[in-house]
Amino acid sequence: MKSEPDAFSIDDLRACPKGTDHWDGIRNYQARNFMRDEMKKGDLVFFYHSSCDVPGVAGIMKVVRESYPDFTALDPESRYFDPKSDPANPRWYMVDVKFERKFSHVVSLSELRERRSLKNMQLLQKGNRLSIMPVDRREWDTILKMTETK
DNA sequence: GCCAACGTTGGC
DNA sequence: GCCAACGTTGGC
Repeated sequence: MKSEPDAFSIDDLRACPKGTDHWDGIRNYQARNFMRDEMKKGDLVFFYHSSCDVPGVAGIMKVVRESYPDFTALDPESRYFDPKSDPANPRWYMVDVKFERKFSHVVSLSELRERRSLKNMQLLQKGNRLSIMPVDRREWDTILKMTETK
């Protein structure tokens, strides 16, 4: 899951009560579908810092609550308000995530690109702009190892 | 700040 | 259903 650290970083998540927060503001259908349909309680998730000095994987969090309607879509005061969202049939969903761990160094996007075995990662595909996407187990393990070798 | 690559919107 | 215009993402 990506976030711009200027807006919400892994340190911000850690600072939340119980290290837990809801992942609001997702307004892309594909990303929503991953949250709504694929993410299960207990799943581990990489926290990716985007649009910053060193974009890359900053740490790990865990899904602690499965998807439920994103209430910010219904709040006219919210920057994520969606006038087309219907309370009776919510369009947008979110999950709750909990801080697990912050890496001693960010596994940078450029490091990820250097790894042959990560070549097919969805994150690294041309034109990819999704803010939430699946990571397969091999990719997960490879990235974890990269945190230990530097 | 630039720009490629999307996704969305709305007229037709 | 097509497609131009527009808005957004995100690396550089």
